[in-house]
Amino acid sequence: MLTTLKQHIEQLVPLTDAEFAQIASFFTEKKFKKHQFLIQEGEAAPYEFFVVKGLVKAYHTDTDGKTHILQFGQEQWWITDYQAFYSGATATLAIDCIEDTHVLCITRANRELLCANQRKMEQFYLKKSSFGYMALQRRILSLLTTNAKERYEQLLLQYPGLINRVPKTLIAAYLGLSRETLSRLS
Amino acid sequence: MLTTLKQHIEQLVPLTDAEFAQIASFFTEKKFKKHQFLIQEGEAAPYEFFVVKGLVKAYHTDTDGKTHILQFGQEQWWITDYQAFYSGATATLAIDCIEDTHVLCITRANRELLCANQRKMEQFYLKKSSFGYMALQRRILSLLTTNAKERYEQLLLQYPGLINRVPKTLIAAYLGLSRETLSRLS
DNA sequence: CCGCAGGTGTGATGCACATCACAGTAAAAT
DNA sequence: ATTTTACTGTGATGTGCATCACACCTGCGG
Repeated sequence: MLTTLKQHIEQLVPLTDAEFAQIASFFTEKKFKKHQFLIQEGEAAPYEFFVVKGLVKAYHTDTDGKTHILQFGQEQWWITDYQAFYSGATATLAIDCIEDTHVLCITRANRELLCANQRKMEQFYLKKSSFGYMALQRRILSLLTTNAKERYEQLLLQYPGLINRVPKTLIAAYLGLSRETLSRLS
Repeated sequence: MLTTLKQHIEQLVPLTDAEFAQIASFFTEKKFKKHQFLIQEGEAAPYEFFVVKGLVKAYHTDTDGKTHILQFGQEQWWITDYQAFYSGATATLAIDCIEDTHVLCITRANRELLCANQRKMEQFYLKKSSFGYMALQRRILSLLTTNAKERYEQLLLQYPGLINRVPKTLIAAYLGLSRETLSRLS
């Protein structure tokens, strides 16, 4: 399902078929079942993943054993433990599948080669990264300024599809609430 | 003080003097006094700023009039309302000076020209943006997982210099606490 | 020299949300 | 079909932090 990737990239930079064929050659496909890990805490994170189909979560488990979700990854999202991916260190995040998931994978070395060979991809990654940065800024402001109910409502507006795909427990872990509090909101 | 910028860029990509001279030509210098605004909420944000000397804060004021600090900008930090800068929309963040501040400014059009002319700068911005993304992820995790005291201690470790330069009230606004709570921590 | 504003500490009180505990329903596993 | 495991709701209680109120101190301008 490389066409998904092509369409995704072309939202930001136009590509010829030849260019895309070259780009595609840097990726490998993998499929994971629900509950399987893409990345485990304490292990290496050699790949950045592009989610073609399915749904994953990236999370950290704190010293009390509570999990805090940093990011969901649904169709057309990029996800990995970037800290570990870029530095080569072991992961502090875990990423596992909420649904059966189909991803495209690229290693760091291949990503660098790809950017060197295809300037358009470097431009693409810069734009993606900038948008991602702004999205995280919005989330930080949301955490700083709003209470439980408002945060939940913002999430409903921003990702209306998510709520039907992920259990409320996980929504709570993303919003920084207990599941009981979330349950009492609506 | 363009040498500061050169050194800063060279931490990520090496530059010849000629290359840097070209890069420098895209920036203009400005100086601001304490309490002056680099960007005001509701106005345009035509520049990205590189702080050569001084200290600023980027913040949002909520409906109750409380301010929430998204970012401090001290020496060698880049800062603007990126949302407004990239989109051309009016700013939802304000940025003003905590100290007299000396910045280098680049417009969006110039930044794009610069990246087009100097591939190294595109690479530089991609790296910067990636690092920034990871830093924001860490801050989100910190907001999700830690209480007031731990967040404050993390801040002390991460930016030991800040505490001597900015009033505690502002530290509290950055950490998402009331000033009274922060005052009771140590 | 005095008045005033900005920054800080500290008590009293209140509230949003966490935690603990239990129950019920749905879905998956055997 | 039966057990087990997720997921969700809801009461009772606890607590971290906000809010309100006030006092003190320091630096600055008139």
